Amino acid sequence: MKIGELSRRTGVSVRMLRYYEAEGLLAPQRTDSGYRDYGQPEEETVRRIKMLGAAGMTLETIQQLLPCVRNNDPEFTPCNNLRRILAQQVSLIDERIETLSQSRKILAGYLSSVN
Amino acid sequence: MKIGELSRRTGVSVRMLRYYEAEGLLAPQRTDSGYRDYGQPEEETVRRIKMLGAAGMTLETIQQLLPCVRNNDPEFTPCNNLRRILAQQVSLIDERIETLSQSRKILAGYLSSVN
DNA sequence: CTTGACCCTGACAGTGCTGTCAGACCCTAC
DNA sequence: GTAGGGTCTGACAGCACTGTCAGGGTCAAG
Repeated sequence: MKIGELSRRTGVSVRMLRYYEAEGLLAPQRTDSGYRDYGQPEEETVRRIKMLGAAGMTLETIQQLLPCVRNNDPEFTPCNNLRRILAQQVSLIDERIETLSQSRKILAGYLSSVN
Repeated sequence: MKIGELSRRTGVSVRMLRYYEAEGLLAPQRTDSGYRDYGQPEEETVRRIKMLGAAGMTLETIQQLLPCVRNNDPEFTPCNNLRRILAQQVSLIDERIETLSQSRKILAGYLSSVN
């Protein structure tokens, strides 16, 4: 399918689909006239990218993870890092939550002092 | 005092002190030769900016808040918005925390599925 | 009067996307 | 064969800072 259709099906903008490719997350075939030609696997990849992105991951991080998630066997050889990266992301999120909670406390303090 | 000293005393980089000014948060006097000349009030303002910034607020938001915090009477007339802005910021933070928690859940799910 | 530390302005870079526009080609249908 | 819609690449813009560099004044001390 062409880029417009994939965009419609996944809800990811055409712009971002091209960006994914530029960042090495996607490598669709090309038609003779140079149009990007996506298949089912690509569509699934896009959906996975969406999920991981929704989890707050950077495209760069997602790229590291993709080869692991792409097939359904997470134990696949090149994925020794999978657990490590995921765990790292979780603690990164924990850090951010901690910072925000701190901020919240400060603001709430201001707020109550204004009565 | 000159900008270098203020920077040393507050821990805010010279670059950022100039940026604060460009954004209208600070308006130091100038010496005849054009040097910025900060006084005690400015130093305190910078400390307040730091605090609010640490609470995750945008400089733009801080600017709205500054005239209220500048003096010690939070009930001062032009500050009807103070409570509103603060409350707004708090709920904004709550939103962000919520999103992150969601992300955390997704990632933790992945993580446990890898066993 | 020169040196060295400090200050000035203006501008470019980088982050991590995301939109938008320009100029040009492709394709289908009428 | 031409109109309309889709696609291509490349580039600029914006967010909210933050660092750094260039080119050029200022000032106090020796």
